[in-house]
Amino acid sequence: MADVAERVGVSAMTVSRAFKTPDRVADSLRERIQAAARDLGYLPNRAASQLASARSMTIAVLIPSLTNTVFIDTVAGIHQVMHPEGYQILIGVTGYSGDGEERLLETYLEYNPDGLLLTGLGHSAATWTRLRGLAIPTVHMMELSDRPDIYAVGLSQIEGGQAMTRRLIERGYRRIGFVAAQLDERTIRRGEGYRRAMQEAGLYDANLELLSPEPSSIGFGAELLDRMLAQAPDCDALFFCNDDLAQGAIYRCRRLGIAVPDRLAIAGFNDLAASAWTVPALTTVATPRFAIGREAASMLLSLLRGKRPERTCLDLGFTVMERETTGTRT
Amino acid sequence: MADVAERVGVSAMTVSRAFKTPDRVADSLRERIQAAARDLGYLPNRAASQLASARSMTIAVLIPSLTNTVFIDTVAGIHQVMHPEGYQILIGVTGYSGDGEERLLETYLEYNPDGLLLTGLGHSAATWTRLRGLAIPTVHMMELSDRPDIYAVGLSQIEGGQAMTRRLIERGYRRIGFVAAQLDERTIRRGEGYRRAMQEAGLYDANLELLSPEPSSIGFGAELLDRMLAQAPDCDALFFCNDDLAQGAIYRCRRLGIAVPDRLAIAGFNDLAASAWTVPALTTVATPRFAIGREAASMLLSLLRGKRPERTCLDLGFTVMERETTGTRT
DNA sequence: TCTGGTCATGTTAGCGCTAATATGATTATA
DNA sequence: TATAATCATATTAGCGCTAACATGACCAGA
Repeated sequence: MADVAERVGVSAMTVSRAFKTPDRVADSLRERIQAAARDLGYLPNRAASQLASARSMTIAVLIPSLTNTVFIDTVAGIHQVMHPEGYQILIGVTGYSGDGEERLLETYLEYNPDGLLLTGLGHSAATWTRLRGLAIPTVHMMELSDRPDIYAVGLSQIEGGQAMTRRLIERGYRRIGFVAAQLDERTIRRGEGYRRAMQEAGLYDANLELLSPEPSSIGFGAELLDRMLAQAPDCDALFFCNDDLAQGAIYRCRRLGIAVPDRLAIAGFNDLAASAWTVPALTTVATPRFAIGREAASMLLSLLRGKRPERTCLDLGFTVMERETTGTRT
Repeated sequence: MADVAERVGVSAMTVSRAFKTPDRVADSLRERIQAAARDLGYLPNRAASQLASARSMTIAVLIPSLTNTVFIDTVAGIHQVMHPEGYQILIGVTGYSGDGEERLLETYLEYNPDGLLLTGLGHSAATWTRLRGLAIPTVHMMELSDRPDIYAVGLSQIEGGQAMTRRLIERGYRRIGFVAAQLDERTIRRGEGYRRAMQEAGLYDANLELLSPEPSSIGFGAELLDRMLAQAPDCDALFFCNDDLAQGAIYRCRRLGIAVPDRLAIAGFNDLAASAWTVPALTTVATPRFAIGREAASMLLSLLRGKRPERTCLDLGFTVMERETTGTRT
C-alpha cells in the first residue's frame, strides 16, 4: 500500500480510503490510485485490514454435514446473499455432534467472524453459554424459536411431520409407520409430529416406529424398508424422515414387487431434486432450504448493520407435496 | 494475550509459544498458561497471527458450483485432509465461468491463502498469467496435465468418455448418441472421448450428438431424451455426460414405456449415490471425487511443507460400472 | 472582509501477534 | 573448575492496515 501511495504521491491513508470508501476521495485522484494499484499488482491485505478495523467481513456457518444436500442448499442461499456484500463464509462441519459444534465454534471464533449462522437449536449447554457471552450476531437456521432473544429462520419440523401424517390419515391410511435414521434434532421433531398426529387420531402404535442412529442414505432406506416390513407387516404407509431413505424404499419396493402406493404408500421429507422424478414420484414435505439460507443471511446482514429485524423468528413454512407414492385408501 | 501473560507472570511471547509450539515451553508453565487462558476465555486472534507470521493457515478452493455434488464430494475430501492439519478452507464458486474464476482468484488472494486448489485446467489466460507470478503452491483438480510445472490430481476425462463408448460398442450398440449439457471443460472432453471411440469404430455420426449449454438437472435429462429421440429416432444407446441427465432419461423412458436397455441403453458419468439404486440401475463411469479431494489436499500439504511430491500429476483413474441400463445388443 | 462550515487529505498511533535475537540459567564436557 | 552447549524465557520491532483526529483549502453568507 505504501508503494502505491508513494507512486501516486499521497499518504497511505488516502489509498486505503480509495478502496474502502471511494466516495471520500476526489474522482481524479481515486482513478490515479486505482491505476497505480493495478500497475503494481497491489491487493489489499485482509488480515491487516481486519486487525486494524476489528471487522473481519467474515461469517462462520456451522452445518452438520457437507454431503447432505439439504445443508448445501442452505449454504448456497447464504452465499448468494453474503457474497455480493463482500462477506466471506467460513464453513464448519459438526458431523451432527454437539461436541463437534462446541469445538468448531471455538476454532471459528479465532477468526473473529462478524456473524454466526448455526444449524438448529439443539446446541450443547456449553455452546449456549458461550453464545450468550458473545457480542456476535447469531442466527439459527432450520427451526423455529419463541424466545425473543434468539434469531431464527426455518420451519416447524414438528408441524411438518404432523401435517404429512395427518394427510396420510385423511387419505385413509391407518397403519402408518415412521422410519428414521441419523436421529438428529430435526428428525426427532418430525417423529414427534408423526406421533402427535397418530395419537390425535387414535392410531398410535409404538411398533410402527423404526428409529436407527446410523447415517441416512438411499441404500440404508432400502434396508430399513425390509426391517420395517418384518417389524410391522401390516403397515399400509411408511413415512420416512427424509427423501434419501424414501427413495431407497421406492427402489426396494420395485425390486420386491411391492405395489406403491396400492400395497404400501411411501412419503418422505425435504423434496430433494430427484423426488419429483422418481417413478412413482415421491410424496414428500417440501422445505424451503435455499430460502432459509437467503433469509437467515439477510437477517444476519440487518443485525450486522445494527438494525433490529422486524421479527426475531421467521417461519418459512413447508408444503406437503402429494405425488404418486401415496394415493387414497378405500 | 497480554492479560494471560500478566496473569501467569510471563511474557506474551511465552504465551504465544505455549499455543503454537507447546514443546518449547516447560510443562508446568504451559499448563499454567493454558489454565489462565481458559479462565480468561482467551482465544488467539488469527488475523494478528497471520499478519505477524505471514502464514494464513488458509487455503482457497475454487469450484464451479456449490450444488453439483461432484464438487462437494471433492471439497469433503479436501476438508478431511486439511481440517486436522489446522488449515481453513475458503470456498469460492465460479459459476462455471472463466471470468468468474479470475475475479474470485483476485478476491481470495486478499486473504493470503497459503495454497490454492483449482478445478480443471481450463483457466483464462489472465488466470494462468497470475498463477505463474504467484509464489503460492497450487494444485489443479479433476483433470490431468503433462506439464511438469503444474500439479494436478484427477483423471482423464477423455479416456473416461472413450472407455464407456468403447464398452457400448463392444456390447453391440451401433447408433450410440452423446447427450451433454452445461458444456464445461470436463463435459467437452468426455464428448471428445466419445467421438474418438466412435470414429475408431467407424460409427461416428454428428447427428448422434446433442449438446446444450443449459445447466444439467434431472428434469433437463428428461427433456434431452425427448429431443434426442426426435433428432435420431434410430439410436440404440445414449451416453449422457453426467448421471443427473442419465437419471432423468431413465425416468422419462419409464414414463414413455421405452424399454431400458432393450429398446434403448443408457449410460451416465460420475456414479452419483442414486445411480446404483435406480431401477434399472445406471451404467456409468465412476469417478473418485472424494479421493481426488483428499489426494489434491495431500499434495498441496507436501508443497506447503516445502517437499516436492513424487509426481506432479496423479491419475486416480475411473471405473466403468456396467449395471442394468445397458446390456448386450444381439 | 471575516466567520464558520464543509470537504479532501495527512498524521499519529496502535490493532494482536510472532520472527529474530538477546539473556540468563542449567547442564555436559574436558 | 572453566568452557561450551543447550534450553527456557524475555525483549524488540514490525507485519499492513485503519480509527481518530488534525490540517488546510475552499466556499457561503453576513
